[in-house]
Amino acid sequence: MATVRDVAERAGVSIATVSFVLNNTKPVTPATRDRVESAMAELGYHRNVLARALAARSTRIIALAHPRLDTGFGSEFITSASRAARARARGYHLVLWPVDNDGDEIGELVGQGLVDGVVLMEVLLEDARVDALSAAGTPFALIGRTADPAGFIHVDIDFEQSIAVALDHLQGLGHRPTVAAGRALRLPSRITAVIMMNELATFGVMTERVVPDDLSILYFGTPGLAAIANPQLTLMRAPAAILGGLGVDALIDHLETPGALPAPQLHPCTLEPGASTARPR
Amino acid sequence: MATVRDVAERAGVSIATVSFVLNNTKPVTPATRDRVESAMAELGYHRNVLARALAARSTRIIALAHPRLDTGFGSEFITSASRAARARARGYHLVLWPVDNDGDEIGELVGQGLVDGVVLMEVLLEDARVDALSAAGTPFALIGRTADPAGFIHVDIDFEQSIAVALDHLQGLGHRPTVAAGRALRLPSRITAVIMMNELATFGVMTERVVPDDLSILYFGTPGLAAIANPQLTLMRAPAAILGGLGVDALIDHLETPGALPAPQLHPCTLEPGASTARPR
DNA sequence: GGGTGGCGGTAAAACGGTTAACTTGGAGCC
DNA sequence: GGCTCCAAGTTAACCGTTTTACCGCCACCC
Repeated sequence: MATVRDVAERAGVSIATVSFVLNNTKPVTPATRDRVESAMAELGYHRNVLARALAARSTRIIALAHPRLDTGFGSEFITSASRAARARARGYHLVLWPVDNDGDEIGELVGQGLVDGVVLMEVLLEDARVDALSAAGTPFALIGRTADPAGFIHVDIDFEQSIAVALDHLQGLGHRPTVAAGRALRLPSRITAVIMMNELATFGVMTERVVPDDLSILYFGTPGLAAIANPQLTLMRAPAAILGGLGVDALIDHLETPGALPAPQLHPCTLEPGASTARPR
Repeated sequence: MATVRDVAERAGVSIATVSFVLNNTKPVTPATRDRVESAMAELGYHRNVLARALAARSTRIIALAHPRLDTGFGSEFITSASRAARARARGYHLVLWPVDNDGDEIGELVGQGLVDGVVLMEVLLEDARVDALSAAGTPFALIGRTADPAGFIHVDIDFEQSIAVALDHLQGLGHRPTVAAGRALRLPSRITAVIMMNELATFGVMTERVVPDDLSILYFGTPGLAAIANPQLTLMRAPAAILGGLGVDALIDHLETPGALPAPQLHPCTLEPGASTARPR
């Protein structure tokens, strides 16, 4: 495989010059640039990203770290996140990295110097992974929030607007707002509709009441459960790929201008009507 | 971040010695090894994989390259493939890399020296990606076969055994074997059961005949279509993750002992009964 | 006509490891 | 006691880039 040295020799310049045209990092006369570029073309030169990364202290690889057990992240996810962030155009590669929830594994990952930054999915209020990343000094962005997100780059669902849309939908059907049920074990029978945010609890409620005749359910989250439930759930879909894209985008911004702390971004869920919401009886 | 130099200094040895204990590549007295290891522990040393890869000409990363459009490969896939191949135990990392079917993108990928080898999914009879890999001199393994697979490391479905199982299933229901229908546009009405290997054609047949009353269908492939079809298709499931694991395994064997060409491995599909096969009328 | 200031280019030192070739000290043997 | 041999360590070159000094040259200006 051809190296800068080969290219330099063929073009009759020094290897530094080759590097300058490669990275557009210092002015070069059009004539010289031409000679270098044709030398590269003739030799089929590809720059060795390892050597580049080692010398420049940057791999231009961003890891999308997601919990091992979560199967919601596949190649489609990474593709759309990458597209949303225009990552390729900005010169970054995205890789999907399943990590355990304790901080160990992620600490190891970034300790090796393989990635420039990490986008952390499914962030918990108290999150060992966040601590590990902070300790390692690796740039990172959060999808979601810790208990105290100030000072961290993060993007999240716009709960306020999403709830408003959800309420609109239910009120449009004729339901009336009331005080939130919170952790109540048993749903009072006068309740005609609920907004659920937890898979298990949703299953529980569905075995207890007839949906949607007796109770309307509007489910907040990823489509996994919603699709297989019977009746199919009306869903406020969490915009996972979009949030991934926003996170990557913010992280890259931060990498390019180290001082900056991009402002948190909020993105609403989208309503996908199913068969679990209907007019109250 | 600590480097070998820091470790060497703290342990009072040369950096070469540190490298030897790191890689088990030359004998070291237990006492020295101890000193080095505790120095590493005290400094929280992680070896920089970039530098290692550059110097050793090996990244120990294997790319699982799959077609862009195929959504069947997600993080679950990579996890099970990795487990099947015991890749981690053997010191390799697997990454999922979506590439276009022309050879360009894959050529670029390997030209950069980022991966030690490639496992190519969904191989076609004539495959530009195979040509690109051969030309680049990168070690690779195929899941599937090209028209002439001799000389390539490859693993595939055990069609012979799978077909035998499929026939057994159908004959058990009372169907009788006959000459294969091949490319016939319209299925003779005396045919009571078919084995299908193509999504589109399967859809076609299902609109033409009543399944399974009038015609039994046994579908060979991935569960994508089979799951959503109505009635749910009886499926010979292609063991994608297992094949991935076998491919990775064979590739690693080859990487470790460059001369060797691991023998092709065949793995049968598994029968998953659905509602599309029944006794003939 | 002698500073001065760009500009286009080069030489060489990193980056953090691996590894071939060479040293050293002590045991084994006649 | 001198010779060989081996095992444990060290030195230094190298992997393929980036990047910081530095250098020579020419135009410009007073």
